[in-house]
Amino acid sequence: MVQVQALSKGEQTRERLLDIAQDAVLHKGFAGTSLDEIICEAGITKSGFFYHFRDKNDLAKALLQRYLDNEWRIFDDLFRQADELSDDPLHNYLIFLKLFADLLGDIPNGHPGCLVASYVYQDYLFSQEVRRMTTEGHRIWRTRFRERLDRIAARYPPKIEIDLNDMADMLSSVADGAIILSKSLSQPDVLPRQVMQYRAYVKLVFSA
Amino acid sequence: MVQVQALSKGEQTRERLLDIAQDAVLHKGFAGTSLDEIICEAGITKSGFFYHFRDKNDLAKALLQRYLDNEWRIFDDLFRQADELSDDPLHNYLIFLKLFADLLGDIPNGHPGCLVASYVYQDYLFSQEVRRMTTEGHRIWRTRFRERLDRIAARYPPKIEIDLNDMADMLSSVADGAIILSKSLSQPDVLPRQVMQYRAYVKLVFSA
DNA sequence: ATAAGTACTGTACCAGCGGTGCACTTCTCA
DNA sequence: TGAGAAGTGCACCGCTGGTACAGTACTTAT
Repeated sequence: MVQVQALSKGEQTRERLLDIAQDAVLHKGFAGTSLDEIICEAGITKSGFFYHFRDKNDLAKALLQRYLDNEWRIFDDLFRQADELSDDPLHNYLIFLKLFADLLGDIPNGHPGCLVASYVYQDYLFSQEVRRMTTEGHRIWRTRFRERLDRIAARYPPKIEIDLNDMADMLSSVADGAIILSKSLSQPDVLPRQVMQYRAYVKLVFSA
Repeated sequence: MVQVQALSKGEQTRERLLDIAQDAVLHKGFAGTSLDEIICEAGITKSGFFYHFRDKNDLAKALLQRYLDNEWRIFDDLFRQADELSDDPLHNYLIFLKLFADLLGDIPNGHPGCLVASYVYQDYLFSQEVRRMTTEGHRIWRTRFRERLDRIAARYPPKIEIDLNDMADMLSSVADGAIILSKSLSQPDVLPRQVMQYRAYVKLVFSA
């Protein structure tokens, strides 16, 4: 049995505050989310909140850090799974995209929203540090996907002239945009279907 | 010479208020945008503001309506231009996408942000009426693009099995997502380049 | 010339918000 | 059992959206 490090009481409260805050932020924006509603739902006092976070910007930062770490972990998992199923770079990537789409399709009420996208549309509210975190997040995703595409292109010459950075960015774009469309139309399946569209594009560009 | 209906003094002020508000909302979110800063920048008093808008939600609605109407007009223009240059549905669509990408690339400091996307990430702040407007906007775009794709598919059988609704949605997705990426990375050219990626996909699916 | 809108200004007021500071208490675990 | 972790309670601040209403300057039709 795997021994999971138990969370202390303080860490549990902190996580609960972050859960409640994230849900609220994704539906009302950061400025529209009041501390009062967070502490009310968490059953804690305002002083208790400030024991965990210096101020509201500190909450914003912790929220984003946790979100990025989690996304990170998910992509690592999926890539690892895909790599175990094939040695071919193209197949790896296509498997990864299928696993990703499946994962997104399995979220009960649809994807709750991308915190990074939400932050980008409220950039003036945040410190330079937080803004740099969103930028860095996107840059890292580009690099990770780009590495995979480089390996693919080395073995399968693309059928059309293409910039691999653009193709890497397209996954982020399609995902971020499809989350918005999914939420707006209340059609959770739009998101996984759009990822599969991107997959179809990759397949057409590299396959024989 | 075309006689353009001149704006009355009141309409001018209203437009200025909307311009200022939109810019602020796209950078701070709706709740994060204070009326005080809007009226201050517009050089008007609070009473003056409430002469033009019943309350803040009325401003939100007017802002979205104007944005949707404008997007609408732009797409109509581009489709009309494209239709004048060719009779073939595939060429029409490809020309439209190129014109669209060029237009986006010509925006001086990059696209300021999609108000619809911003609203979707703050849905709880708005009345049901405003929320329905964003949904309807996305539904209409899907239908418009879908019509074009139907005509294309009738003449050029797609190389792969594909759902044309998904392909129509993909343009919205890619555009919305690429705006976020552009803003986050401070690279305005990401947006037009992503539209061209979508164009390449369409071309691969339908071309010989 | 004047009367009737249009497009505002000025003032006063309200509850709720994010945020700060600090003294105090209760819980938890080594 | 004692020390630190994890809070509570309370007082206070300036800003925010919003309401109410009386007054005024500008424009235009008659």
